[in-house]
Amino acid sequence: MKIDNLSPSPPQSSPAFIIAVLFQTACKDPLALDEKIYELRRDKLKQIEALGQQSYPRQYNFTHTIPDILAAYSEKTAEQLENPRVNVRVAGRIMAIRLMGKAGFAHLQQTGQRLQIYVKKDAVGEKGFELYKLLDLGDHIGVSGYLFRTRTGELTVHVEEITFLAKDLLPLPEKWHGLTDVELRYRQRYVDLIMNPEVREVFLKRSKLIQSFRRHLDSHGFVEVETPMMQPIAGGAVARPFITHHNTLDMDLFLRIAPELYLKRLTVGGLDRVYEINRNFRNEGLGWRWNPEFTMLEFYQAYANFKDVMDLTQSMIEQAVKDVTGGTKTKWGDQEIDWANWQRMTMREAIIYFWPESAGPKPQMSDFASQDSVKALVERFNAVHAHMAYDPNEPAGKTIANLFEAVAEEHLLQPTIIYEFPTAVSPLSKNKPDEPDWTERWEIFAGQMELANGFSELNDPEEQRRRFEQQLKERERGDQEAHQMDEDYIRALSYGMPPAGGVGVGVDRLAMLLTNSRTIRDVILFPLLRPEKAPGGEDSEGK
RNA sequence: GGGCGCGUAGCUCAGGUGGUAGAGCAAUGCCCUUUUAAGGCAUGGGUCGCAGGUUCGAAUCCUGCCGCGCUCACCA
Repeated sequence: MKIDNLSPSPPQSSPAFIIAVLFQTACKDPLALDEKIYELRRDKLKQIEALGQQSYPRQYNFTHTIPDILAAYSEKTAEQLENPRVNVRVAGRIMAIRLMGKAGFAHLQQTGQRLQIYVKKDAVGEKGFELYKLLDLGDHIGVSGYLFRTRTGELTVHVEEITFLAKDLLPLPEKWHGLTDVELRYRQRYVDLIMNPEVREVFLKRSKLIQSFRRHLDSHGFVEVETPMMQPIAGGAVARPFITHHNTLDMDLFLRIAPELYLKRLTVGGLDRVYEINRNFRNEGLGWRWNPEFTMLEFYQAYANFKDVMDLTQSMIEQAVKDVTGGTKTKWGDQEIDWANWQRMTMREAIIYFWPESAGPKPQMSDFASQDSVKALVERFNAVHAHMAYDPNEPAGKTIANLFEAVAEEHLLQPTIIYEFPTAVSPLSKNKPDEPDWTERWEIFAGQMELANGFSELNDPEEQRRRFEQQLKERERGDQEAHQMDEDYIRALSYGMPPAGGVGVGVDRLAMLLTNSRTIRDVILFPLLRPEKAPGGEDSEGK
């Protein structure tokens, strides 16, 4: 950092200045934080150095992790631990500490697990015990010693040497209630992870889920790729994009709303089986199922149709549920989802099946055929139900898709594949040979959420151009989410794309279902929040 | 964006129909060599989210703003 050396050098190295700067970044309200704790702990750090310890050492050679020790010795009796003695060197963060005169206990936490240590002055010596007394909750230490069982039977390290590893200068949340403030948990996820072991579990499961997907696709001959996150045209989905700007090229770019069109360009290029697991960005509302950036798995398989990739996706999810949870059933609030029991029905069948009795006789297949009969269905439904948005100028297919969401989505708790979507809402899907208004497209629903979306990929460049032109008309009609024209994509298709099935899977939403998380923010480490208020006023610098 | 709710010590929370704040944990000092939400004694810590207003007096009542949560609308 360059500072203006003409001005009288401000006391930038003074403790007060450093504290003020640190607090600005670390705390919700810098002025309210107990500065004394911070300063006291800095003093303790100096005293620790004076004892001959490094304040921020570079490594610690351990013989065991805490999980290692718990796994290997939890079942051993006191006698077994004494003969022969088990020597260990182990590191962790202090999560509880109890001093009793000339001896004391502490609990070290590592990898989400805890192990007790016993520090006796006779065993660690004068200096070692001085160090113990200078330790605070949250500090990192390493200890060497041997395992034993206390009077109450707890597996414990009898410490012979303590090595200081790093200081926690800010106080951890209360040990009993932990950190519960939702905002703080998201903003300071690092503290959340220290304090709440179940949070750690959620993200470990999320990681297993993605591993399982990768393993499944890799074993089926798929190649993982990365395609642009910044795109000149935001295509491949129906959504509003974020805009950003490249300075040197002086051009606006969109953060991608989907990787779809790039992945399909790759199938043109001969990557017959490709997938990507990465973020998409959609500039839309937030809610329990929506975060502006979310993680999507997309894959494409040449020579396969929508049915083939439907089967592959179902088996991939079934396998993932087993890999993540060890079983086939997961809790969803007070309900249970059975991942071994899937239903399949067409969108039209679903509307008929879930049609509310109060809305009169169930629709007939013929009711979906014309704009007028669809309109009549909407009117019957809206007469008895929460009002469903309806624009008489929109294509009938779009109305039917909306009607499906209004009628059926809330009933789709168990894994269900809905197939045959209207062409009007599926600009990238092949249509049914016998019913051009309908496409070979499906979506998977579970827990009242859309989880995945797949179809037979439209690979006829001229038909694709007509679909884009249709979308442009929707755009002119005021639909800001309608797809844009993408000439290069059409050019790619003009070189010949093999027939292919493609799929997108919402990773966050599946992670929600597998961890019983009722909001998407609980499966995203750092969900989007408004920025913290700029701390303090002019006098927030050292005073 | 609309509706509802919340914001008090580092953390978890009381209090409140107006008289300028409490507990537990955490912190500091002392005692305690097998404790475990260790214990005992003592101590420090807060512009009660921010800004206005009403009032002799506001953490409390009113208005606006900020942040968060739930919910509805739009969206995966």
